Amino acid sequence: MSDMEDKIRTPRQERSIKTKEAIVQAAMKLFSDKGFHQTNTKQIAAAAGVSTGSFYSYFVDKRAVFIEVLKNYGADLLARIDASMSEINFITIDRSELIAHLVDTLLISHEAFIGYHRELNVMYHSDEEIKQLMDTQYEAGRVRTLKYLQMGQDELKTEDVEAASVIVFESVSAVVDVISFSPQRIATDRLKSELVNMIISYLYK
Amino acid sequence: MSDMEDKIRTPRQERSIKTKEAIVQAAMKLFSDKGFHQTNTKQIAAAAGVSTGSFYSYFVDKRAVFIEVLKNYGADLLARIDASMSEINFITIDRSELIAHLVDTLLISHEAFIGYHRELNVMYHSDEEIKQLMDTQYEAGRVRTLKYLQMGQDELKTEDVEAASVIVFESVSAVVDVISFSPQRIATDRLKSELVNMIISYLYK
Amino acid sequence: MSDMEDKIRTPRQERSIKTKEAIVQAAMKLFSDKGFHQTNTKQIAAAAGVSTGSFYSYFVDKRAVFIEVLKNYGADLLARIDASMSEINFITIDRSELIAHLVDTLLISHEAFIGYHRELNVMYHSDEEIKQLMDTQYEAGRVRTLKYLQMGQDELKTEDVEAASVIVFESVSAVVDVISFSPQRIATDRLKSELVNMIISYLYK
Amino acid sequence: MSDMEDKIRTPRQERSIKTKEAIVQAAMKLFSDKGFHQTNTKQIAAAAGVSTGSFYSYFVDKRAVFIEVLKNYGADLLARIDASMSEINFITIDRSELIAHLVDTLLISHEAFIGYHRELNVMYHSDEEIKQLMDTQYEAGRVRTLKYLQMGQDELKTEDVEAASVIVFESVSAVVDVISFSPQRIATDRLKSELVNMIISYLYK
DNA sequence: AATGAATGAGAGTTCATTCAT
DNA sequence: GATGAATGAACTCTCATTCAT
Repeated sequence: MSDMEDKIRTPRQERSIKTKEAIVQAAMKLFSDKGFHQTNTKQIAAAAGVSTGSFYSYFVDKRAVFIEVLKNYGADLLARIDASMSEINFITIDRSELIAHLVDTLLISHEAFIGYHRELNVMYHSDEEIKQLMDTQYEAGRVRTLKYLQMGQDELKTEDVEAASVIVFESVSAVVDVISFSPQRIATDRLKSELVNMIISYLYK
Repeated sequence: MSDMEDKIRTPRQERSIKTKEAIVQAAMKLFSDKGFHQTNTKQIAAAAGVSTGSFYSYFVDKRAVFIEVLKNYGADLLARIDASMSEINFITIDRSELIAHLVDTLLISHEAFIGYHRELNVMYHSDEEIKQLMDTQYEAGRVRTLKYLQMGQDELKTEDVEAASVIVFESVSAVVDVISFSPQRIATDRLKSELVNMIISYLYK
Repeated sequence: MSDMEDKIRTPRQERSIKTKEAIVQAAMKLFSDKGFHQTNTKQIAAAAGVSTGSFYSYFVDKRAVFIEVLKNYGADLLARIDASMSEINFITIDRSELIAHLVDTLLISHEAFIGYHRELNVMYHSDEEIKQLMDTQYEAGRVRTLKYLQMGQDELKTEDVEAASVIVFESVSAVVDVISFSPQRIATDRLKSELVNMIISYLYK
Repeated sequence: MSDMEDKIRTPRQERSIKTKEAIVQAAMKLFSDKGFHQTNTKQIAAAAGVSTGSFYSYFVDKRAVFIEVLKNYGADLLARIDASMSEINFITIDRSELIAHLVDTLLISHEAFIGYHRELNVMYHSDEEIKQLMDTQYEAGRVRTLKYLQMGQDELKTEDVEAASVIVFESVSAVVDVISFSPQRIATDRLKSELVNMIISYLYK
């Protein structure tokens, strides 16, 4: 611990906490806009309104902010899903509404992090720590998704719920990606509607 | 045009064509193994058995090889799908087999390019030319997918076939990604089986 | 003077004196362990239990502590030699014992400052003030050495005592260095014994 | 090997060999004038008349040039000693002349590398590879010194020749250091003369 | 045409020193 | 007086690209 504190500041003062937060926010925005490799530490520092030196007081290196941002994002996503779930009245809601609700939740998350996602696959394969962090987060997301789906009144058709949760989670994520990124020739509503149809006909009855 | 020919050689001689091909192949392998940013021109040249100088006789810059590789890959993917389609006897095949066949086709393509895909999203958003090229290729893929699906004997349930083709194409791609990349806790067969189920219940009857 | 007191505190209060002493001690240890360039001010301050800000209340810069440490070390070395000399009964001691005693004295000093010595040559040549300080200290050491030697009952052979004191001082220092630093293949006793022989056959009879 | 050649150029062309040599020469001069830590790679490159990029084509890092310089210096020193020995007619030379000759040889070497020596102790203790290289070179020097001394017609007094060679080598080196570096208050001739006296009275008869 | 040595802008990172609290 | 957060010049090292041979 003393070894780490020699180099990296653990914020205690309020000013310090604000600075760290500013760096994370700036990094999140820049990574999102331009990607990890296209963003340099000087830019992050400048965007956060601090010096390069300060940047390195709070993070060992650029990769460390990336991980921090990733954790923030993961926590945020789960929180959104949880909030979304708690809003629902599971007695009265019908299954289309339920799925549409899930899609909307993920869509909002995506919109908040447009472009950040791009880096994930690249980093995922070139960094063991990031890989593990993402696997953990993915798993958490998948499990939530599963629980979410099971909350509908209807029985699930499939016998392999575990595989099903992967399929649904991936499909929703992929379509949400398309909606978020591409300058659509096809309207969002049409895509969302078909996606909901697909999931419902797959899962229920 | 003479301006361009001053710098970049348009290969006409056989040896020249072979050299260019060697560079593209080497680049494809390296991009696939390590990613675009992690591969440098010296490595590409060395892997292709030419000098860095020669590399720049055939390509204006590193980005240019990436585009060439991308075109190759796109053409290759379409060729595979076409080959796959022509293998099928559409009279006798049933719809599960049809979808399973599609998934297998895409899976083989993915396996051939593991890791190369990772870069696509990043490059997509940071380069307009690449974006357009990819959009074109995506569109071609989607249209083939659509035709493919329509070749089953059954009627499609949906009325919005265009949107449907996007949904199906994305879902299949995403699940194929998971199968290709992740050290699976869930067996490939289970995922494939559920994916096929989902698409069939969505599309037909 | 008021100009200087504005920035650098001349400790008068007891606590203040203790703080300054703590910084010097911490610096001495760190310089000794890792060298001047490998030690940073944050580490010195931390080791002394003060903030970096306080460090700069007591010393204009890093170089200033080095000088202070150097002075401490010089004074300490002379004190040791003096103590060593006063222990001796010059009537009864024989010349081998005398020289062996000198070597032991310097050896103990060296051991106390292993590694600190390393920096001296480097700093010596890159800083005029340090150079002069060290020259003064060297001269003091040489003069003590000379007096020391002359205290034996025998006459010195040489007519150039001044040059002789340099030769002896340097030889002893160099061999003491070897003994202190190198993971010896040759036992300390053998080296010490030969060193004493050399000096005796050179100086006396 | 291919791993290394990917990054570090092994000079084959004449131009390349010249460049590497220029870098080594420039580094030797700068290290000698200002010390290792006070010299930066940009300065070395500039002094060698090349770009920083070229510097890093020939050496992995600054430390690598230091090692190269060290090897050059060691080889050079041995060559000088060998040349010096072969000049001597061991039948007619007397022992003072022999020792004086040795001192002169080392003195010339030192003068060629004024200041470079300063760094050796620092580097010695902070880098295992350099430590071992220097130990090897030291050993070679000591063995030559020993042989050199044994070439006089007289018998050596001491029975521990191995320890003796260390003592003599160190004493000569230390005094040669003083002569080379310090702005002498005591004339070189006087120091040399006393040094020769000391060694002779120690070794012979 | 081909080679590979050379270039240099730019990236990541460190640390002596200052200054707001 | 003390604190430790902030600064930014300086340093090491990389790599896409050019150019002499």
